[in-house]
Amino acid sequence: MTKVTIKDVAERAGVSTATVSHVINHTRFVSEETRQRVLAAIEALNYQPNAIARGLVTNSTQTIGLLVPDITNPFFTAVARGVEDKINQHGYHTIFCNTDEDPAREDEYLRLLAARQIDGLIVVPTGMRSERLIRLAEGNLPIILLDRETPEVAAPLISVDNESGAYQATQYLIELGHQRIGILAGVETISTMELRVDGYKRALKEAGIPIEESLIVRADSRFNVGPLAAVDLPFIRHPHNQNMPNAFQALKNLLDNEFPPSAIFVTNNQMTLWALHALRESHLRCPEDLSIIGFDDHDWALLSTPPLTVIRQPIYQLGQTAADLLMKLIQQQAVQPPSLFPVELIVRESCQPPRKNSSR
Amino acid sequence: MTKVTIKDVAERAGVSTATVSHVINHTRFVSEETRQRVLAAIEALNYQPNAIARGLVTNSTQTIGLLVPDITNPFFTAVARGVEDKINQHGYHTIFCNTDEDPAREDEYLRLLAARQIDGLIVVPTGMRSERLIRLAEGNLPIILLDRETPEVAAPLISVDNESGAYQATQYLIELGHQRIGILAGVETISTMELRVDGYKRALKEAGIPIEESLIVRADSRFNVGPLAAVDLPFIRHPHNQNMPNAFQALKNLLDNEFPPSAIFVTNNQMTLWALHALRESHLRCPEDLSIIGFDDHDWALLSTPPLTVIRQPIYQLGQTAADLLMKLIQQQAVQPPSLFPVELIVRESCQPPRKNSSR
DNA sequence: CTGTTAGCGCATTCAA
DNA sequence: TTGAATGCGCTAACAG
Repeated sequence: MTKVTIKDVAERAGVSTATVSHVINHTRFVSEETRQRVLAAIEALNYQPNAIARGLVTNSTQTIGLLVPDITNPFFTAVARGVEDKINQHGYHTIFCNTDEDPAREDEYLRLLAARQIDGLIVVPTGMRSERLIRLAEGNLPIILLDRETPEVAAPLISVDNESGAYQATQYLIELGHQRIGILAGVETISTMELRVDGYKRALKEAGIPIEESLIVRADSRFNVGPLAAVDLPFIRHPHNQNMPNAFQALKNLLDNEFPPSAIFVTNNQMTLWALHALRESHLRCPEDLSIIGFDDHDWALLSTPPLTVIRQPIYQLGQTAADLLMKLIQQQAVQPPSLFPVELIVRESCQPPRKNSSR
Repeated sequence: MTKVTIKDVAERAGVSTATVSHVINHTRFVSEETRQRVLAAIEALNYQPNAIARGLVTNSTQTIGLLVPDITNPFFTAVARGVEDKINQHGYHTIFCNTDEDPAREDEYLRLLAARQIDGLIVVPTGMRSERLIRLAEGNLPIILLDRETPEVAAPLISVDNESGAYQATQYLIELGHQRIGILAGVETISTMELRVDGYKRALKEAGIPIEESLIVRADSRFNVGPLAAVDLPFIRHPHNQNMPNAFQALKNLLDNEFPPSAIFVTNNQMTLWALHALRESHLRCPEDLSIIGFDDHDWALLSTPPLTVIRQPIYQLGQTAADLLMKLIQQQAVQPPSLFPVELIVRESCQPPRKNSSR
């Protein structure tokens, strides 16, 4: 299959390459007669324009980069699907990259994507200051920050109202009568996680419940941490915090607390999975022994034991909106600074009022 | 940020662009002294080679295409992660596309990817004959078929031993004492699904159990079919079979059978989720009223009610192997025709012997 | 209404 | 040990 070029088409149609280019791109008027000749030649030779060559001259690749921590995490999967669906409607393509929350990987990917002349970038940053990302933004590469912020990068953020979601979750537990409420949080560099801690604290404060540091537990919030049950993904230690426990260990520690909580707010979907495992292994029951409310819903949350009460985020819509906004930036259209998406409390069966004899 | 090119570097270093190119690519000897000058210039100007321009002349883009039905299906997500991890080790990038099992979308993506001069393609085909895919393969584009076959495309297939997996699943149910065993299968154009039906039939035959067509139920096996519980994905009808019921309806129909089965083999993860929902809505219990065995494991399968007995596939490894093989094809290395990966029966709690009074 | 020409940024052949 | 020159396939002035 020897490549057929615009030149071949031009020769066969007896016109110049310029004319062929123009009928393809509808970029100047061509008489109907020659237009048909060109079209016939294209058809006959089965000509496909070379997008790379075009990109070199138009200085655009119709390609965007999508940087996420781990596509395997259902949250980022749905986001990716939203991005791809929307970006595809504009004839663009998406290159996806997994950073595993590793600044070094993030940096390397950014370098490669820039070399590839992507037209835009949607990134869930690791949260560590990235010189390269800052420079890229300053260099006017269209960028959308997704889910999280990152230092010194001036780009629109598409995210959910995390603080409010956490506040709602915590308040719900308080309304049920809980006084000792724990929180399973992620690493401090992830802005989303910090906002969720903030919301948690605000709810407690408003209810006049003292904030107890021993009930605020940190864990590695990533999806592929530790030996999972069902998927043979590789185990990857946290890049900039090797000692960060996974949610399984973290929750076990919390339950070993002298005065363990009667309820816990878990700040992402994967940690919720792990927490449920930890509970089961401790022969404790949910919600009888411990109420659990998770952040981020999941198809299987309805079928787990017990069905999970969660804060649901409009994930797919997040991805679509990010892509929409990015396209506008690319096309140099004016964009409104985006507002935060609302979240929703989905009450199922993993929370109930605390026992009277509170120390189990 | 005005682009700095190889020319700028050459000028600053006082050499020709050829020399700069050669120090970058280590493609001919350059004296240490000038090499250092060039390197210094690159550093000073913060020069990044333009991969598009390079691609135009080397006729390679270091990019592959990945076509899957729906990245949102955890099976394809893990595969995608495997592909990306491996492909990235070779400095390649992955463009991902969702076909939704739609031949038209598949065709359009293939066209665009070809125009983009991808160096290789990993595709989970819809199964409908694709003229374009056939021509691409004939045109010596390196292609790997993933999970499924497709007519007339001569390309290595990376897949699991589906027939054997289905056989094992069915045999397990038979050993438990089941005689009326149903199967929830997908559309007939998907080769994987047909192999699973084959394995199911073989197990029955060997056990001397007659095959009953009314127990073989077809459903739309896709992930984003119908209004899901947790994720706001759009509802998409089956492209070439608008009337195909989803697993929820299909299972309900099966349970309405005059002599319903005492056990059922569900042929993919998403249909298992739906089946569980259908059961719950019918106020039937698993495994007391109906034993269920699923194909493909899932992180949440362990936590569902009941914990699911499944056939587990090495998904991540599938993706990695496909990428490995594709790289070899791209590099024109010799490749062995791949063999099928074995699957594994994971016994949990969703199956038990049938009741004595078999008609509930 | 259409053709000629000059690059886009780079790798590479041929000379030196 | 290095440069000059050519062209990858295409678009976009500029001419006519």
